[in-house]
Amino acid sequence: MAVLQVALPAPLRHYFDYLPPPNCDIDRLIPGVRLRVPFGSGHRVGMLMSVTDKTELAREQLKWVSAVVDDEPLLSAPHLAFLKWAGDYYHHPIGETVFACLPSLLRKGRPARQRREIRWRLSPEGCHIKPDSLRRAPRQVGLLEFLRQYPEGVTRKQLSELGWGWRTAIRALMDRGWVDTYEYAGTSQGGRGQREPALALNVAQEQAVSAICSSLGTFQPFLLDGVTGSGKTEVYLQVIDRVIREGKQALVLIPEIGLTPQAVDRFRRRFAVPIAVVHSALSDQERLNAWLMARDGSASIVIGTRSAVWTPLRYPGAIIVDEEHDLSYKQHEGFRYSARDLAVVRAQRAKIPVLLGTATPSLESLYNVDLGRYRHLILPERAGDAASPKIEVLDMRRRPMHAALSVTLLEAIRTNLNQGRQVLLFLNRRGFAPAMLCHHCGWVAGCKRCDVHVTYHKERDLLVCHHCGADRRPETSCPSCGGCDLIAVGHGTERLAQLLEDLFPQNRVVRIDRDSTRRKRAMQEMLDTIQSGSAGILIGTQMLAKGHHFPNVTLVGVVDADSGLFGADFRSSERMAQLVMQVAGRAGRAKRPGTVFIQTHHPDHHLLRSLIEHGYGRFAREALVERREAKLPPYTRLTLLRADAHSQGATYNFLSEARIEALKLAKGGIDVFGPVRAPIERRAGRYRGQLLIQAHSRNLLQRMLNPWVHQVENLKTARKVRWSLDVDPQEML
DNA sequence: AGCACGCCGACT
DNA sequence: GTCGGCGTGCTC
Repeated sequence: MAVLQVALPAPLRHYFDYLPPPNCDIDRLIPGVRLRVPFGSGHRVGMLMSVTDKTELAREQLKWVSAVVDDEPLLSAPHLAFLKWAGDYYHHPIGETVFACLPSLLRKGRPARQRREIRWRLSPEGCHIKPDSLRRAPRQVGLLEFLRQYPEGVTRKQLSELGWGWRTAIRALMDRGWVDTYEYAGTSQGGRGQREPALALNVAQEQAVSAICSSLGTFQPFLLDGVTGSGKTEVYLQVIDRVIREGKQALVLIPEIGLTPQAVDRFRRRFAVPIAVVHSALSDQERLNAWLMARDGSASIVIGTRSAVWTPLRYPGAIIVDEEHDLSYKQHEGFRYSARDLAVVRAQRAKIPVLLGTATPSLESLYNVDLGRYRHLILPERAGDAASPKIEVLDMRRRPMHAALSVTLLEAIRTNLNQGRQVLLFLNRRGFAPAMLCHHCGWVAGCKRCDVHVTYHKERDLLVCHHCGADRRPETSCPSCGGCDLIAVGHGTERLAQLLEDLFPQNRVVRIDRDSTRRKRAMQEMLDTIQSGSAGILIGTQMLAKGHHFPNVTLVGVVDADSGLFGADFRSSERMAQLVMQVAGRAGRAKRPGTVFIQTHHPDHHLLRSLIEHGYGRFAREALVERREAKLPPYTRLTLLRADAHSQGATYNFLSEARIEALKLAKGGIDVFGPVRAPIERRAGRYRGQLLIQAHSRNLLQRMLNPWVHQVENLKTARKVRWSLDVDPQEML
């Protein structure tokens, strides 16, 4: 008698057993087919994981499967095994793990078939219509403007997101012949047009490409270590070229902000093969189409962000992870997986090479090089290309300051502007001022639901909490003493922009942060403004540090490096170093190497010194020594049990009980720390705390976590909190 | 996660 | 007298 073990989309860490439907051909019940099953009071779509003949339950407790959804397995046995491995490693419920891999249409039980979608686009005549000829039909004008932004057309979903009655307007435009519909061919954009040729490689690139290509067909991770401009992308492209020629597929992962159309265009211009691009703007059907093209092997290249690591591949050939150090590869809520780490595991299981590229390797990856697990491929900067910028530390102690800027930096800005060059200032703090306080009694405006100060945003005249998003009009008088002298303290990007506009009124200032780029095309417009040279000063947060290159920038200022040196997280110095190198990489070109000024109150900090005097490699070596002495990753493995609840007591009780269970299981080589309050204890009205498990080895940790998670989920106190396990946490906050 | 069942406040 | 608040418990 067959028992079917089914993974269901629920936060439950086990399979559910079902009986095959009556009169069912047992040969169809292959793991990887979806099943519709009765569950609780309703029905759900689940994934058949395995077929056995025993169950822990009494036979009469089992229900019958209502329907077998797929004729053929949706997922191959190796891919199912990979998902199972990932669920076990991250201790995430198996059903949610399996369903994380499926596009939403498949999760709902829809057939695994490609469908071409109808799209609306401007007809050739429509492209030349002047909006003023339609003055009496504002909606039609709006639609024309909207469609003009999307040469590949827009979907029904995009139109309905406009939020107004688009049907009438589009019908009118179609009647005039300015808009037509067509069947969008999915994400496949291969085939036509002139292809760009491969570039000539220098010696280091040549060696890298041949090392990687000679390991095709075997598992081998490579750390491709090269600064911006050293030609990493060309190495990727030539490896991919080889993979495609062998009839295999390449999976390319890029960080969240790196997935710009420009980045993908480079692939499209180079290869006449179908490319599946997985990004957040896809419609459900497009996402399914891309997924199927990858699974069936008809897409030779699959490009996407973090979640693309789950895409099934019929003919896996190589995996590339660009900017492997980037934090966006780790999911920070729910299923907390690391796409970079999973890419390595996938490559190992598929026996293919995996290429981790970066100018600033994570300490984890460098450690793996030391252990001999990864091969280190170094691309030196090319002779004759951009000389590396000069980095200088500006000691802010006892120096004359003008607001957030030292006079030295201000003078450098003035000089550069006078020479017609651009200046980039980096400040990782948006808003006008990070605090609003009472000059009379010292009261500080805080968030009502979080333990943090709120940030003053002058443009919107709002106090905004950057942790929960709550905002409110600023108080007009002090709620504590009634005084009327409330002052904005400190500097955010908004204030810095205003300051520089006042100091250099003849120069245009462009500010790029989450607030100024909220509007859909704002980011691109601002980047265009910068490239055109009409703005002299660029101010930005993290957003500006990645992906873009500004050849006319000859001066970069890191306004405040101290938060990176003394952050609450043990990784903050690593992040600071990566960021400094990234911002430095934004500037200069051949004849005009840039200068980078780093403002700090701790110019003698040894990690900062080694970074500036000897470069990232030396910094990383010293940081690794510190990690080893402090018994921190990568020398040990961490897992964080996070919990939050409406009351502090509930959080603490749960974590304390979890600690007792952990101590019962913790043998030598495992330490349990906590419970401790999260650095920002109250967030969005919930009290957060955590328990840290530190282990000398992954095997030790894994053996302890399995029974522990089981104990933890059965604690009565667990029902009063929201909890999650973070295996290999990247941020401790 | 959903979704039921289960006991206590403001309304047709 | 009911509708409904979300606390507790279960789903093969």
